[in-house]
Amino acid sequence: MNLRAARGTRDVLPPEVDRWQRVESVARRTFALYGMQEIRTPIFEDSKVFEKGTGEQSEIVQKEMYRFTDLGGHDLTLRPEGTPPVVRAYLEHRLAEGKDVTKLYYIGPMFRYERPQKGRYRQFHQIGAEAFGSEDPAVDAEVIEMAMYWLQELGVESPTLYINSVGDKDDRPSYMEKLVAAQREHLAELSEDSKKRHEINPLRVFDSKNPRDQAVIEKLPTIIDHLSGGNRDHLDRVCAYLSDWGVEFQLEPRLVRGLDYYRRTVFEITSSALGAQDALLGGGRYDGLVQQMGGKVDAPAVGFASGLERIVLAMPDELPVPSVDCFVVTIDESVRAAGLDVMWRLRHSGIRTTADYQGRSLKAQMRAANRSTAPTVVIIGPDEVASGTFTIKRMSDGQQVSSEIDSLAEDIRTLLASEG
RNA sequence: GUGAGCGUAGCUCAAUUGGUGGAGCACUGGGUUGUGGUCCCAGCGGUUGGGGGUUCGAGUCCCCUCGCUCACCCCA
Repeated sequence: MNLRAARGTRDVLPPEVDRWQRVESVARRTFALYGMQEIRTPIFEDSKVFEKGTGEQSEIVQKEMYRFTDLGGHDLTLRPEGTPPVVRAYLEHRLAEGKDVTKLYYIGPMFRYERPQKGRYRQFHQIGAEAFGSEDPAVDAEVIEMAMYWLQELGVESPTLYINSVGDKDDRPSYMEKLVAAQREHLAELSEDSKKRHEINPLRVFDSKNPRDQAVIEKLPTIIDHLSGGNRDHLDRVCAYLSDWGVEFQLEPRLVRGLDYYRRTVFEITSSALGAQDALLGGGRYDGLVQQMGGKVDAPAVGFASGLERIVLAMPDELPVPSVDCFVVTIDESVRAAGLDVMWRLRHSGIRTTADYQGRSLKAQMRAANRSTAPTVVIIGPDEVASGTFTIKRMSDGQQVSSEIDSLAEDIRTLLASEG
């Protein structure tokens, strides 16, 4: 086998693709209930979009981007995440005008150069949602509740929702001083990775899975205990709304997110069905990002992104559904044209129809019909063509009925409907 | 980027201490007239991921390389 899908990419083949389509269609239907509209942004952007948006110091921009120069000398990047492009489009097209909140969602591939792993690919797919223009905790809660409702509609098994607040300019600087000081006391006990985190982004020490670090992490001050009055109140109200709406969650003081732009509310939904990459969905509030990306005034915003590969992994198995309703078989070459005519008629009557095109024996065609899982077969031979009456066979029980050419579609529908 | 495990037919897996690479499933044809699934018979199918080395002889041992998987890391 010579040609293969590139490392970290994969093909989604027919049995599985049904699940993907379901995730997407349920998302569209659910998000619409919250007044969300779809936005489609380009797969690649000027690299500055991510340098300014994701953050020049972030791991993603530093080492994970598919970044290239095109033939015209432009510095471009395959999008590693969805939020910066949406913010760019929000500003470029002045989507805020005339609106209180602007609610957008996106679906599509993202690209990060990482070592592939269970639930982690170099081309992966996200569904994300963003609400711009309000800092009302009701909007935070609404976005979170929408995500949970969506996963519930998909039947995702026991998702766990974690919530925290990472503060903002009012309380973050003073907290960071305390955190850095506390980390410095235990620096020798920290892993090499965490020492680096301590230098670059001290908050992310909380993310370490290293057992050695855990002991230190236990002793570090948490930001939730150092929130300003306003930010504490904001978090409490988010939680209160969620409780009102029956959403179960856990307050996780050590939850921090990898992206630097989060302010105040952060959240994550995990599934035990996943393994090490257990985050199905993550997000939070990112007040300040709009201005950082060039907005004349800031628009507060909150949103999330979810990993489709991971959601599909966490969904329960389903029985495959037939992809066609009817399979047309022809006895011999003399009735081939009649078979094609019947197929054309059925399709234009809304019956999903296919056939075996190799001119094989009747037995072989029936085998193909059986394999196709088509619930019905129309059998066409010289007798049928002469009389204009065709035989419909129901595969589940072998029952056969005769049908005139003009009532074929209807009779097939009747047979399908009467099937348990 | 770091570490570990694994690469044999389309799929799941066998192959004594190095000694002629097999099975099940799938696929194709047949089991007498124009009918699938179960059953029976037959058939197709592999440079054992690739390259080099050791050996009379390598799927098996050694080295390199590519890929897959899992974890670290990163994060959806």
